[in-house]
Amino acid sequence: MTKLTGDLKGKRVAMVCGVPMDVENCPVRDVMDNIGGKWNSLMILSLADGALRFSQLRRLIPDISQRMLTQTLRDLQRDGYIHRTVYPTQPPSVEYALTDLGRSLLGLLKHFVDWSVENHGAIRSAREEYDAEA
Amino acid sequence: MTKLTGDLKGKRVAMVCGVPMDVENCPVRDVMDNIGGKWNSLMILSLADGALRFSQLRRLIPDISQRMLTQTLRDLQRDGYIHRTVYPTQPPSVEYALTDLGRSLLGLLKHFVDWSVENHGAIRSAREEYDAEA
DNA sequence: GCATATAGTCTCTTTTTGAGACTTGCTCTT
DNA sequence: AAGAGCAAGTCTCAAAAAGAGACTATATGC
Repeated sequence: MTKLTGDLKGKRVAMVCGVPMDVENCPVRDVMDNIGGKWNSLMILSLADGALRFSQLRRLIPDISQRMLTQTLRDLQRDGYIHRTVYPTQPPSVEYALTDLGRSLLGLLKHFVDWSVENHGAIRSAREEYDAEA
Repeated sequence: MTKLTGDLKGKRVAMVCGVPMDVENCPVRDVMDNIGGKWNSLMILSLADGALRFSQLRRLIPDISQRMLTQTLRDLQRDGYIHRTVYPTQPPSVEYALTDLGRSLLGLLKHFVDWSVENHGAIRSAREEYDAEA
């Protein structure tokens, strides 16, 4: 199903599931680097039900620092997963909402959530077993 | 489809897609923390076609440091995604292979790979547009 | 007039990650 | 027989990322 080496721009390069794993030009890595961060996918899941403001997100995810909340939102906005709208109230309020791309990713993430819930037990046992040997 | 607050052990807690987001006891976070790392999912994808040895993995993923390769393999082993077998050759060779749990996760990751390839263009454009405004 | 709220930024400390030298015993080359 | 290379890591030090939390400015409620 997958070959381990392939040819990309004349360079011999590893293939994973049919996709070249070239360090510089790998879509999977490019995407993964941005949604694989500690908070990024959690943020997208948090916006699943509709737009939220900065402070609402902060309350929803109590253990994120303001610094990381800002940065995560910026990153997701840059990659087109969320949209930022400023309302000219006093003080101004800012709303974050998923874009179409973000909702598309959300679909994937939901499968991931289901999988996690289903397999959490197995993972915990594996971990205990491993730790017991040390 | 999802409520934003729920009740878990008497504590009011955020819900995401029907799953409590309680910081201490959240399966999704627990799983995500371990496969969301920089190298973890790449490692599982690399083992998709069969077992590989330490040095083979190092060559397959040229930009991982030995230190992180060791650590990533340990983490994945601890959580039960991969299995480590030592062959008593001289020098001993060590083989890493996916477990059933690992193969199950691989199924999810493949969807992720497909999604990445499909949407990579959109993400790149979003990024360019964002950067142009600065 | 005091506390609270808005959306952040700034600085400082701690944690993670990366680069790469080093280990030990064996085989292959010259 | 000397030197190089490989196996699977560990160890140390430097660089990058993340976390904690003080601080900004304006405005409203009490």
